[in-house]
Amino acid sequence: MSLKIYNSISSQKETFTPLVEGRAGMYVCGPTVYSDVHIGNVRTFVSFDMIYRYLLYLGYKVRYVRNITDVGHLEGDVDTGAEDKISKKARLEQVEPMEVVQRYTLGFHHVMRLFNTLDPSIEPRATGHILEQIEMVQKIMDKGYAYEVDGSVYFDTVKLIKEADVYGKLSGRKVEDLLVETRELKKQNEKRNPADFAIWIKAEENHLLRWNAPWSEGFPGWHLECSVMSTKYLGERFDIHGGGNDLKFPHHENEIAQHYGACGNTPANYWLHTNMLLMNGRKMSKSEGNFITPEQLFSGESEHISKAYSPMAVKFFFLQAHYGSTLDLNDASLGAAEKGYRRLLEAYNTLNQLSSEIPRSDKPLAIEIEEGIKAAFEEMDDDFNVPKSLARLFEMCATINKMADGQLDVNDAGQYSLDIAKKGFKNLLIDIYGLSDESAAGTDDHMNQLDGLMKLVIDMRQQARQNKDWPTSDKIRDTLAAIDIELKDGKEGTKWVIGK
RNA sequence: GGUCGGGUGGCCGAGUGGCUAGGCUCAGCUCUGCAAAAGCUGCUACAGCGGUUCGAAUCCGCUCCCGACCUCCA
Repeated sequence: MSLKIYNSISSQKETFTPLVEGRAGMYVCGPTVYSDVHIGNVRTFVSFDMIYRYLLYLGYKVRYVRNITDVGHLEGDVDTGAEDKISKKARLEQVEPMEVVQRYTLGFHHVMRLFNTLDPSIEPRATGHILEQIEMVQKIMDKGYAYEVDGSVYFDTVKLIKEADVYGKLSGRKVEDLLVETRELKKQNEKRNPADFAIWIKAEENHLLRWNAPWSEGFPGWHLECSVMSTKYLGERFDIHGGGNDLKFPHHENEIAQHYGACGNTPANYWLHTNMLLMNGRKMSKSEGNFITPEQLFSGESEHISKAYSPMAVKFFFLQAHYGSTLDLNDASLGAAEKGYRRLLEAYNTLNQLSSEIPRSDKPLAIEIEEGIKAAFEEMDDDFNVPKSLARLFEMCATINKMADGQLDVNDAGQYSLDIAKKGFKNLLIDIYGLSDESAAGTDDHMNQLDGLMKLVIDMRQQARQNKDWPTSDKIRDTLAAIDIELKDGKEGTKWVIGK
């Protein structure tokens, strides 16, 4: 079976065929670092992290580029005096724009690390590529797809629409509508047509971020940095371009336009878009109070949740829905995900304890295990369907627990299928989904010491239980529970696990 | 208003023509000093109304509702 990807530009699942065999280039629109990272934003990057990891698992040599936008992203309406987001924040807080950039870039990285995502191969910044952006503007002008008005340069969308059938494809926009748009032209408007957009903007007197360019002292338009950096690091044509659904228009559509204007072709073969994270069925909105930050999720300090959730529980919650679907974040669902995640993780740990005296079995149990794992991987090939893949693993949890309980005979499974299961769980859970066992945090030395200590405590409790000294045995259990160590009595003795 | 995507059991969430998704919750049972854990069993849904079909959650039409985008947004 081969990997199939839902391509936004064709609205169809397509077999993934990289431009260069064995290699994959992926560009994902990163955050604009003007404030703390949005939890919805995190979902998008967790999704692409999973996609990156799966491509790596499949053996592709992947170059994963995710940018940091630190200039050019405007707030408000360009025509009526918009302000750069970074600039505005810097002005409000009376700091250097680069201080704003530094603070929120570090914050973003910190949250990404908590969610156990891999770093991209390259994480370029817009301000580090001003020269290239100026060059691209020039290139677009040379090809006749842009015009200058009083120091600002605009992309001639109308010309592109007339000459090439590339604009509007991604967002499903009808170009006729764009051409006849009757939006009122506001004062100061320099564009020939409302569909045109700025690629170089002349800086006003008080604008903090500015660079010298042939047209004016100014700054690049939003959209441009992605075109420049994707082209620079992945080439004029590359495999995958990703981002949030809300970037389809105008951001990605304009990227395609610029890229065509400069290079004469469209940039990416496959466009992937993640869907929005909702909260309590509605769009997250700061102004409406329908909002929660990653920190609040981890601390539990929010009116929207009843308790704290660990980063992995939240990540698991994300993974239970397909990246292309909207997902509703709420307290009950987070709680359900947390429990499910723990159960899965415990089954994984249980699995790793299992072994068989039979090297290889051909009994139904062995076949069931081998096919279950195979199915879990096949779901991944179907447009990274993690929810279905997880469902296959959950189905195996019961089998694992029964083997551990002696209700099923491990020798009917045989070592070979057990090894396949162990490897499969490890590959999926740890390598591909990017989950980590938070209870296993700490150094190996500490874990060994803790483990020895727990063996002693469990042994003492066992003694008390044999003596029917219930107060003592319950005190041990309850005291441990109070510090989040749970004891689980089973047929094979008592196990312990850290967690609430 | 325009464009696109959705409405699935108590909750979340997969699923595009026939076969049990899965998780959580809940109930009963087994195990157990009690509890938890673990296991077993049960809970059969697809917004509404028409239509196509031997057969539809899945295709078509209409209605209602929700979300996203429409140059701030992952």
